[in-house]
Formats: sequence, structure tokens, C-alpha cells
Amino acid sequence: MGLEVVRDELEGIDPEALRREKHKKKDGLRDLPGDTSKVVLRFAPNPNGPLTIGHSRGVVINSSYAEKYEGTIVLRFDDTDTKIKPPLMEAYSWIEEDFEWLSGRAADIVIRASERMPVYLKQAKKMIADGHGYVCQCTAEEFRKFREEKMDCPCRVRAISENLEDWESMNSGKIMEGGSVVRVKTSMDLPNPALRDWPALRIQHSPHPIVGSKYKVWPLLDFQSAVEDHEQGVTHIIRGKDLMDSTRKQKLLYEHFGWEYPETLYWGRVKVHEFGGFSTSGMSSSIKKGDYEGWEDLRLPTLRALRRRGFEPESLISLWSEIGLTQKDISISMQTLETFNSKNIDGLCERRFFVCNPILIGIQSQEASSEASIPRHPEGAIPGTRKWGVGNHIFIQEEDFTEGKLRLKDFADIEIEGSNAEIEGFDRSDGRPIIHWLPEGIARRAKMFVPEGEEIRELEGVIEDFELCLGDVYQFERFGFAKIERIDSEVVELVWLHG
RNA sequence: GCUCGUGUGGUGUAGUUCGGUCCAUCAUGUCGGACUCUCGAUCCGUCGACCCGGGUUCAAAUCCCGGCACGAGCACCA
Repeated sequence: MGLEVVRDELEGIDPEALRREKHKKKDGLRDLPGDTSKVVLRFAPNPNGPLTIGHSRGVVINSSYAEKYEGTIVLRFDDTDTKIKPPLMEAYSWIEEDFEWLSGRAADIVIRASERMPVYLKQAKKMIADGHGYVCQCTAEEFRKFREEKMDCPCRVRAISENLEDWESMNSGKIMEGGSVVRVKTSMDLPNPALRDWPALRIQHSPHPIVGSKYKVWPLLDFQSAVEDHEQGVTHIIRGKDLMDSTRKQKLLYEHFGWEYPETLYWGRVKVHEFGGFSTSGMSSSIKKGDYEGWEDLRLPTLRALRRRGFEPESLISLWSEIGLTQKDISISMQTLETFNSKNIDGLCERRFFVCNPILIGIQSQEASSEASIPRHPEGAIPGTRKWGVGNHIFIQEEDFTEGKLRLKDFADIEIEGSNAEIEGFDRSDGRPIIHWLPEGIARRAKMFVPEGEEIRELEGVIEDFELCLGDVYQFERFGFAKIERIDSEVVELVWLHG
């Protein structure tokens, strides 16, 4: 039977069925799998710096799901490494602030792994006592060989009592760093090498910034996270897909403990065109070296830097919601975020003039009008006007200067000759170019800081001195959005947001 | 090397579970236009994609097989 035959037949039966219906783009997050009656989610950063735009995906996705299912969200600091990615004391509160700024509410539960050490140590001991883990004295290189060749290491077959003794030695500090490690006994002939007797706890003698030298044995992420997720009753884990093998490792551990593993979802790797690859530890060392002013440096992809510039949390939320939860590796552009942000703030920002590289010209008129009246917002989203006296001299941008006919926006048609302008009339009379401008009396010196890749460009100019509020974002006409960061008697300082 | 994951326009996504309603959705972007006293906003139009090759089928983005590309894990980091 051909399609035509079917079509003809259907025509007779139900003509409605033939009407083509276009597919609609489905929006919103996909439903969570499994039992969603009491959803418990978690967001678990390493407190070695403030949150970045990369972390923001985790915050947005998790808090959106928490909202959708009226679930709870645990903010957990995975701070069990004191050597390679040591915790930064200030970062704990920074992250809580960043989280709240972005999600609009504080996490329901905040925990620090370093404070939960007794729990992890207890479970580790139980694991050893139950014969599901053992103390391994092989060096990393030796074990790597065993792993590659699917061979048991000699430590694997020792008695539980011996393991327990070694466990005590590890904890009492008798064994030096690197001297031994606790492994989860899985199987050495698993096809996936990552899962073969994976390391769960190691010795660290360097002090932890919060708990000092109290503990000699610290859990690795896979163990700590697995135990804590169970302790907190986490129902759904949403994590990067680079952690897929962590899921598999942890499931093997959960089998040992007889626990039920949470539902797990993943997202792919994210790159931001403008920032390339960035890591918290990389930024940390660059800051220490003096390459950046600090974590709020305009050039950095931290949430603090974005907030400083004037991005709204809703823009990040829109961005990540639009992207959704996919396992594809993606590369996004800041321009997309900026577009979302423009939509969010356009109706909220009053207009002002910023004249960059100003040049002063004289202005005179036959007619009498020395006052300009310009709307605060062109579509009236913000009612009212800004009114200023004009005087005899005005600033215009060097690049706008041309001898001939111009229109001073919202004021008058002029003709420039030399360094003087003659007002030809106040109504717009033709299609001459419109420029922004500023009377000398209303102009105030201003500096605009614009992040450009690895540089910060400093633009000099004059700003319209009309009801300027510190901390507010304005749209400077024919220029773009910027935020006032500092006002003093000398100069107004602005940070660039976007066009 | 072993293991795992992902391939839809420039970018990001919907559709893939259960083949037909898909000459493939939406957003952003490009280009053009309208409007506007901003290079902003708004509106209209335009361009542009199913990784490749086989197979199954009346019918494949969707199912099967084989490639290829990219990414990740195999850390005493998270």
C-alpha cells in the first residue's frame, strides 16, 4: 500500500488526521527519573575559590529541579584535599553568597565535608572490617601496573585484622603520606580499569584550614561523596559526565554497604568562547602572580565579576534553562548571555550620555532655547525626562566630529564650522546623522573600564551628570550598558557591561 | 591501550524511547527591510543542519551493522 492510497483512505475516514501539525519546541526541564515525591538534590563545589560561570550550570539546574519538585537542595563543600586543591577560607562564604545570588535563595542544608570526617572514617573502618576494603601499601606506580595487568596486589589478600591494624597506624600518624591507601575491593578483572580496586582514602599530614591536624587520613572524592549522598538521603545526582566513572565506582561501594544509589543525570563539558579553558586553581595562581586584581577582576569568568559588571542572575538562569540538561560538549558565547541580559535590563535602565574622547566646541543660536529635555527611557518604560541647561559650549565625540550638518540628539540641528556650531533649528528637519552630546556644564569627567580579552581598556570621557546613582546600570546611548562603580569629586568610574 | 560518552544550520536546542503527523522546532546569529531623534528596543522577511557508508522498510534524524570525529575516565585532585 503506498502513501497515496493510505492518504486517500484516511481522507474518507478522518480528514482531520491529515492536517499537518508543526512540531513545537518543548521548553522547560525534562522530568526527573525515578521517585520524585521527596526530591533531595545537591551542589558540591570545592571551596578553593568563588563560583564561576561553569559552576552556575550546576546551581541553576539543581535549583530549578528543586523548585519544580518542591525538593530540597544540599550545598556541600568537598574540602577533603589539603594539598593539590587546598580550601580557601574565604571561599566558603563567597560560595554561599554566590549560590544565593544566583538561585535567589539559600541552600536548605549547608555542610562541609571536613566537619563530617567522623562519619567517613567510621564507614571506612566498617568497610575494612566487613572485608570490602583493604589497606594497600603499594606505591602508585606499582598499583598502576597491577591494574593494567589485571593482577591482584599482594595487599589484597591480607587478613582483616591486619588491615584494621594498619588502619589504626594510618590514623595515628605512624604511616607517612603516600605510605598507604585504603582501597575498595571491587575486582581486578573488571573491563573498565578505572573501577579496579579504586582508592577511597589516603594519608594527608598537611593541616586543613578548618580542622587543622586532627585527621591524618582523608577520604577521596568518590568515597566521601558516596557516603555523604547516602547520609543526606540524596535522591538525584546531577553532575558532569566526566564523573560517569565515579557513578560506577560508587555503585560498587553502595553494593558493599547495601545502599540504594540515587538516580544520576549528567551534563557535558562547557566552554565559553571568550574565556577558553579556565579552572579555579588556574585563576587562583594567576591572581597570586598579580595577573588579575582579584576574583572580581572584570576579565574573569567568576560570578562575582559578572555581578560586579551588572549581569542579572535571571540571565544566567535563562541561559542554562535554554541549554537544558544535555550530555553534549558545548561551546557557548558570552554574546548569548549578553542578549538575555539586555532583554532583562533594557526596561530597567535609564538612558544617559557618555561622550568618549570629548572635544569641546562652541555653540550659538539665533533663537532662544537653552534647555534640552530628553526621556529617561525612549519607550517610556521609565517615565520622565532629564532636563539640562545648554550654555555656550558642548562636548561631542572626536570620532563624531565633522564639519557640516549634524543633529544633537533630542535637541537641535546644527552646522559645524571650525570649532563652532550654529543651531539651525530645534525640530528635526532632515536625515542628517544624530550624535550624542553634552553641554560643558552638565559634563563630568568619567573613566570607563572595558575588559577586552586579557586587557582592560580604559576609556576617558565625560558623563552626563544627571541623577547618577552609585551601583546603577545605565544605557549610554549609542554606546552600551555600563555600571557606575565609583563617584568622587574628580571622576566617575564606570565598568562596561555589554552593548 | 582499556573503558565510557556525544555527534541536528555559525552557536545552542526540539524531535530519536515507540520509524510516517519532519520538504525537521525554537532561540541566538547573518543579511535585508520597517519603525524609532541610540550603533539600544520593537516588528517583518532572509540565510542556514540530521557525522559518513551500508542495511532493514512502502517509509529512517529516529531501528540494525560498520566506520569516522570529538570529549572524558583509568590521580594517594575535585
